[in-house]
Amino acid sequence: MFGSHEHNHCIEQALTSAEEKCAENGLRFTPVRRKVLELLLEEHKAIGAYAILDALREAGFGSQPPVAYRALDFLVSHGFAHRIERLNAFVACAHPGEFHAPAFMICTSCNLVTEANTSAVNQALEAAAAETGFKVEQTVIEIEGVCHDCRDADAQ
Amino acid sequence: MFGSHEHNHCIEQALTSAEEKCAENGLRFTPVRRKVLELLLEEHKAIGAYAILDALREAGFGSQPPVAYRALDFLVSHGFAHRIERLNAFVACAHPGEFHAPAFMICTSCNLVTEANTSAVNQALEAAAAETGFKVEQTVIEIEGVCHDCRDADAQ
DNA sequence: ATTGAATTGTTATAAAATCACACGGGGGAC
DNA sequence: GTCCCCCGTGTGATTTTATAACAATTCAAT
Repeated sequence: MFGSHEHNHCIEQALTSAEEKCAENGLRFTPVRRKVLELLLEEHKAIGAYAILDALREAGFGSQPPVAYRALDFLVSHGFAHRIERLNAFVACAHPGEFHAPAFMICTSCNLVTEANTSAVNQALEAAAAETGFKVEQTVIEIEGVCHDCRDADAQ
Repeated sequence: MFGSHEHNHCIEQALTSAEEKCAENGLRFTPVRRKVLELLLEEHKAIGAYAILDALREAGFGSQPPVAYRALDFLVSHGFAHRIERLNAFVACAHPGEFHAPAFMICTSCNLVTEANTSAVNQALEAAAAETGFKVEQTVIEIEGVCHDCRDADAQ
C-alpha cells in the first residue's frame, strides 16, 4: 500500500535521525535500542514494556524484562521516547531533539496518543508553582478524552 | 503535643464532612473506607496501596489487596482522594466537594504532595486540546520538583 | 593485544493491580 | 415484620509491571 509505504519512509527517517543524534553525542544506537524505537514508531499508540518484549523475542533478542526496560530507559532519557504514566506504557517522541516538556492527549476510543502544544500550559504551570515557591523539575501532563476523528465517528 | 492535637482536629472534621457528604448522596461511608481516608489524611504524602493495606491489617480489617483497592477506588471516584500516577500512590483530596481537575506538586526531597492552583493551567490545556478538536475528559497533571521549604533547607 | 566501561543476557524476585468466588449484613418490597 | 437482593467485605489465586543481581559479551581507546 502507498500509505504504509509512506509510513515506512517516515520510520526510516526517524531511525536515521536518531542514529545521527546518537553519533553526535557519543551514544550507542544498538540493535536492541533501534528495534524498540522502530516498534514505537510503527504505532502512534502507547505500547507496554511486555508487548515490546514479545516483539523483541520474535526478533531474536533477549526476552527477559530488563532487556526491554533498559532500551526504553535509554530512549526516554535521551528524548527519543516518552513514558505515559497513566498507561504504564511508552510512545515515540514526536519532536526528538527539541527540548520540551511534553503534554499528551490520549484518546480512550482509538488509543492514539498525540503530543499537544504545551507552551501556554507550561507557562501557567510554572506560574502556579512559583506562587508557592516550588521549583519545577519534571512535569507529567496527560489528558484523557476523545480525539477529533473518534468524535466524528461517534456522532454518526 | 498541641500541633498534632490540632491536626487530629482537622482529620476529625474532614472525616465528619465526608460522612455527611456520603449520607447526602446515598453512599455508604463504611469502616474500611473511613479508616483508609483517615490514613490518607494523617499525612500530606502519597501513600501506596500496600502501605494502606498494612495499616488496615493492623487495624483488624481484611489484609488482601482488594480490600485496600476497593476502598481507594471508592474514595477516588467520589472525590475524597486522588491517585498520583507518577507514584502509584494516593493522597487525600485537599478540596473535597468542590469539583476540580487537580494538579499536584510532588516534592522529591520531603515527599510532600500538594494540590496546585490550576484554573489557568486547565484553561491552557483546554485551549491546546481544542486546537485539534480533542474533547478532554480527565487530566493528569503532576509536577515533580522541590518545594519552598526544602529549597530553603538545601540553600543552607 | 589489553583493559575498562558500557551493553546485553539471564535468573530471580519485588511491587502493583486484578480476577473470581464465597459470605454476610442492611435496606427496600411486599 | 419477613424475605430477598444488592452491595460491600474477606480470601486465595493470578496477572501485570518493574527491578535486583550477576555473568558474559562487545566496543573503544589505548
